[in-house]
Amino acid sequence: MALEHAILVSLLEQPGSGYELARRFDRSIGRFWTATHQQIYRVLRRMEADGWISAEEVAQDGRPDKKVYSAAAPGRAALAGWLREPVEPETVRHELAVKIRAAAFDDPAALISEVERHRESHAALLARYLHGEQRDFPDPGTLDPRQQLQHVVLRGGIEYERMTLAWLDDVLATLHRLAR
Amino acid sequence: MALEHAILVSLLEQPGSGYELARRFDRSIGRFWTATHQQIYRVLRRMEADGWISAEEVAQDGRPDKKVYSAAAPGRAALAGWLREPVEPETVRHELAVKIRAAAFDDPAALISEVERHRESHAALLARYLHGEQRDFPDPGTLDPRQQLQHVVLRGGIEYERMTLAWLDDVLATLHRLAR
DNA sequence: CTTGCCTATGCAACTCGTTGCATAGCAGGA
DNA sequence: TCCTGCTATGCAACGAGTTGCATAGGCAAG
Repeated sequence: MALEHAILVSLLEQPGSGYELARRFDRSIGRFWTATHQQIYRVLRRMEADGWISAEEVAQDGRPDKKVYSAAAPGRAALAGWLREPVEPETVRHELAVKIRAAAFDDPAALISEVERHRESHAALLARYLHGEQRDFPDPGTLDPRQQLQHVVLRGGIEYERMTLAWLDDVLATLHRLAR
Repeated sequence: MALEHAILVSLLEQPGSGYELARRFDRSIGRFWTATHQQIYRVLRRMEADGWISAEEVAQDGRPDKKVYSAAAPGRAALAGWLREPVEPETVRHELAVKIRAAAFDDPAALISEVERHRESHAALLARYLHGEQRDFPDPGTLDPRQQLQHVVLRGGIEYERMTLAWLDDVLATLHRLAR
């Protein structure tokens, strides 16, 4: 399980409450690791019990109190240990690929609008990534190690979206050919 | 949930037993949808109860009997309905990306061998895909619709592996730079 | 002033997915 | 001969992940 580790990384980059973490998972981190607020709260409680993170109650005015978590030494140690473990192969779940093969037993044209929706959302995401790259890494020559690592992960996202767009165009061309 | 649909597609392409399906999921289909034999048997029983598939006992000599399943009309209808539903956004779980960001809080060099292992397995997979493409689609001009759709999914896998290899090289270059 | 949304946390119930184990006959190699 | 491994299915238990709902104050728009 790596949700704990993803949370640790996020807390090391910046301490925060469960709610804030949930929003980070919706945004940046969520592009390579998703989690709902339920999962996050549950795991935070477990990690606090295990001493991986420490919490501080913060009163806010006009809002409910929040518990701000930070990574503690045992958490850092656990993360370092995990880094050295061999990784499990990523389990891919590509629903669209299943649908494309399913289209052979139905009307391929029925998939076209679906694929176009995907294409649009990937194009929007690519634009967001490129914008974020311009904003956060305008001068790639002067980055500290943490930023260099964040940047290389972002480049992965960018290349993934570019490749996906090209592939979806290929898929659309195939579907249009079959629809004729 | 799409495991049911992935199984339906597989059974439409070729009827088979739970065990055979499990092996298909280990091989071709498993690259975009994974499942263990336990999941498969459980879902098969449910789908049979729902009338989506029908089973036939087949005696074999020298081996245990097997139940060969085929997709039934209600299953095909369910698949067609699913095809027309808007897709849920794919939930990505990219453990290596988490590790790369985690490396900022530990020794980046500790990740190098891990990334190299990944690189090798992606290179091997790409080789397998390319070999499969040569074998199954030697003449792309003369394919029936089903093969065209299988081929476009395979092309997606090939492009994904190529992009991933290039990105992992980028990651390795970054890690080596930081290790100095 | 009411409706709906945002912050912030949580319970309960459920489904999905994994792991370990069991059975049971047959084939092949050390 | 014993051990390993393959075919074929399944139970039991657990852990991961989702969904629906609840609370509770504040803010902004209609």
